[in-house]
Amino acid sequence: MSELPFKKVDELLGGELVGERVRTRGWIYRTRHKGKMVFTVIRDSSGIIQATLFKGDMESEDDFNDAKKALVESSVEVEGILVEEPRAPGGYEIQVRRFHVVHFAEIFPITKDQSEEFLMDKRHLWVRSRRLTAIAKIKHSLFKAAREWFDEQGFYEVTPPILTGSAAEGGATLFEVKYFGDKAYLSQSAQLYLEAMIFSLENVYSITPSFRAEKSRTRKHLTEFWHLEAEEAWTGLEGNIKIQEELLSHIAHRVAEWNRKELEFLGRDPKDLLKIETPFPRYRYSEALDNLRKKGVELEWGDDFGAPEERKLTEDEELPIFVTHWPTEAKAFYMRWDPKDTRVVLNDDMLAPEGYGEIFGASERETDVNHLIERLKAEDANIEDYEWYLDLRRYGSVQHSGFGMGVERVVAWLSKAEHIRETIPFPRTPSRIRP
RNA sequence: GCCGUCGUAGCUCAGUGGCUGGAGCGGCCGGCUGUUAACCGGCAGGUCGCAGGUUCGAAUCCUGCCGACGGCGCCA
Repeated sequence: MSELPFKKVDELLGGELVGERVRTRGWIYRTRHKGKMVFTVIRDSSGIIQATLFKGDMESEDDFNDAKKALVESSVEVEGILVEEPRAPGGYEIQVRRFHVVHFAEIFPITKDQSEEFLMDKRHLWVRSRRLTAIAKIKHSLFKAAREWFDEQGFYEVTPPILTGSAAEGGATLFEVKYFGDKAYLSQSAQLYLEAMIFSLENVYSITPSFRAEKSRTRKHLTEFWHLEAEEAWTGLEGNIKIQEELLSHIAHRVAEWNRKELEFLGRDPKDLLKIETPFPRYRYSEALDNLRKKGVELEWGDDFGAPEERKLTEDEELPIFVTHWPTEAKAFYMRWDPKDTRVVLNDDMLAPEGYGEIFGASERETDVNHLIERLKAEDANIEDYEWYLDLRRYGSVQHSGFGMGVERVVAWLSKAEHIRETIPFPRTPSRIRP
């Protein structure tokens, strides 16, 4: 092998190096041989390119024999002339002169036909697939775009704890862990801690894993998911809604811009994402009930929406929608009562288009310590566990609001994924903790 | 927590009471200078999920268990 610098596959596919001797490295994605020729498709993090070997053109016969023997997923370095070749996938190929097998792979277990169960058992290998790779790149862009947007808006990224001493919302869905002689829980939400941080930094956000011990078997649930949460001082429901829609619109536009190739591979038209412009449609909960009634779905005031109702509400929408002002009894204790109508709280859920479900949950927070105590008592909560939180309303309480975004659900929508587990490399579900 | 489906070769499946349990893919050997999930010839590969029962005889019927998948509810 020469000392030529290694080029990434996408640089080769750019076409500027046609006619030159080039060198690249990666893993064998496909291979087949035909007499004195070998066709291999090389995969690296940037894409795939065909490398074609004619025995007579090779500078080493051993290289040719190695290429013939090397199975799918062997790691290789190849060197040859880059040519334009309409018969090759992608339109370019390397006519190989030298072929070095870094490691001869054993028989790769993942072949043409696979069941969901088998792919989950081999997840550590399946993450190499083009589909999961494309989705992983979109997730990366989501984080990058979100941080970019928050930074422009003057938010501080903070680091709330994952191990917590008591339940934040609904004790039944907490994972319990041993904590020396005591018990601790894996965080379900950073919200209460973010609320504490606004009194110094005013506008804060965090990106953390959240854990829910719910035995939910659906295409939009994980027991461990990534949670993007923000909390804003001096902000009411209206300001909070604007932050949510602008953030999501920014993310959608950036993904359309940065991940054109991946979106097309996944069957998502980038134009769908460029259309995500603010403001998003808003419906009060009671209006949403009326809309459902027009579509033939009868719900009682106070009922929560199930998956079929969410689908009905979003089926004619190109944009995500907000449903605001939900019945108090359906929602958490920290949500502020609407002063104009105490049957409802100042909150919103944002529903993604195409039935991807609830992607944001948000509210203005209750600022009055006595109201909070009243609501906690109504839920039979242990007030002592919340004393620290109640303190936040005793020392300079101010109007504030915040939201949580389910990162994987947004990625699922952006990527047109079939199932949320495609959006996280090692999904945790009630029946899956390994690999 | 509830409803449903499925466990047979490394993978995807056929076989549903009777002779030695099959195919395709993948692998190995051989052939082939333009393959695209190549093709042609040959070879190897099995605890029929586990346990018990019915029967002259069970992959096949029954019971229990285990595992997985799909959906509902709950949520982001």
